[in-house]
Amino acid sequence: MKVKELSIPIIIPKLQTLLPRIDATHPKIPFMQADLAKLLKGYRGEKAVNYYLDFLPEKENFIIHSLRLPSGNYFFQIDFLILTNRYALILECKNFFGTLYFDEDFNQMIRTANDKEEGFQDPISQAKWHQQQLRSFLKLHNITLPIEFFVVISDPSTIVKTNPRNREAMKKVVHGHSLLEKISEVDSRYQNEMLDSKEVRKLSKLLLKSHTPEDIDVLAKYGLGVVDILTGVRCPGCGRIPMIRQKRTWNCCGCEVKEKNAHVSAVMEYFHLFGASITNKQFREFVHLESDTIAKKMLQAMNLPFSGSNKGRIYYDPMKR
DNA sequence: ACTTTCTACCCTTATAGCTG
DNA sequence: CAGCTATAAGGGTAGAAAGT
Repeated sequence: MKVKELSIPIIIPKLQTLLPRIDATHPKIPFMQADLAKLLKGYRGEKAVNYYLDFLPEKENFIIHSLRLPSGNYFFQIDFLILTNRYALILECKNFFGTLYFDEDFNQMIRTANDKEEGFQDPISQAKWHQQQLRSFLKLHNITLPIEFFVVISDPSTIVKTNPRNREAMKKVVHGHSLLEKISEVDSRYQNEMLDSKEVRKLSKLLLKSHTPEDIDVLAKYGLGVVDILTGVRCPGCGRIPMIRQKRTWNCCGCEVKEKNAHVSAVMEYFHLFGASITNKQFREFVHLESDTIAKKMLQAMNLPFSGSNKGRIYYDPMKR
């Protein structure tokens, strides 16, 4: 059972919102594009892994995607957590291409691709770290449950190599297509029921409640300020910014697209860029609208959650409430 | 042709955020 | 800290535009 479904990491739509709204010559653009490409690749990998998880028996497995839990003053994020009444299984998804070499002597992973060698933090020790943190989380809530983990390589063409002495890597690093087989191996190894079905459900609820989604300020991340952002409504047809409002519709100066409600997505974009709230004035500035009354009517028509009255009115992102 | 929706006004009220 | 000011909402109206 999917307790928390696969969903796109919020940073992806945020970057997709940000990129078209900064000057094409901005020096940060290549970094953002590279980050976006990496994130999309990662998400595709998780999708691929998610596909296999659909084949697990519905009733016995509670699957949680992208779980971010507190650990002291910090957080740790697990790509997939599979919860059963006998054990918990962490899946650490990796989307590397090329040839991967797991070096247990230095806790390092070396990737060779396009005649280039690159070192990365060893995903096994990363997964172990998550295992340890989850262990203390469970301990904190007086729950005893063994925790297993796999490092899942989603790209089937990625070659995994290791020293034959490195039995751990051979056991723990798996390709997506052999994941189910590996899971059933683990499953048969754990026979003792640690929790009854009610307790498993309770634990999954506890985990979901403790899940704290990361709220990334994309502007801060790339050292951008309000001045770097191109404001205005974006044309849903050609992407051109800004659209001009005349005769009760938003008109694009590039293509001939007319869209009455183009400001709605602009508000969502505003939330992505500047945080989850907007005022009448911020809205007017962002969509290039003079009239506060029209702005008021538009914002009211969107039925956004709000706080305050009169001058103190603040509208909120419905996704965050 | 008739109805609905939207814009551009109006005035009043509440209050956030200054200013001294 | 009180008093002031600018701002945004509430609520209304007329007329234009759009929808049927």
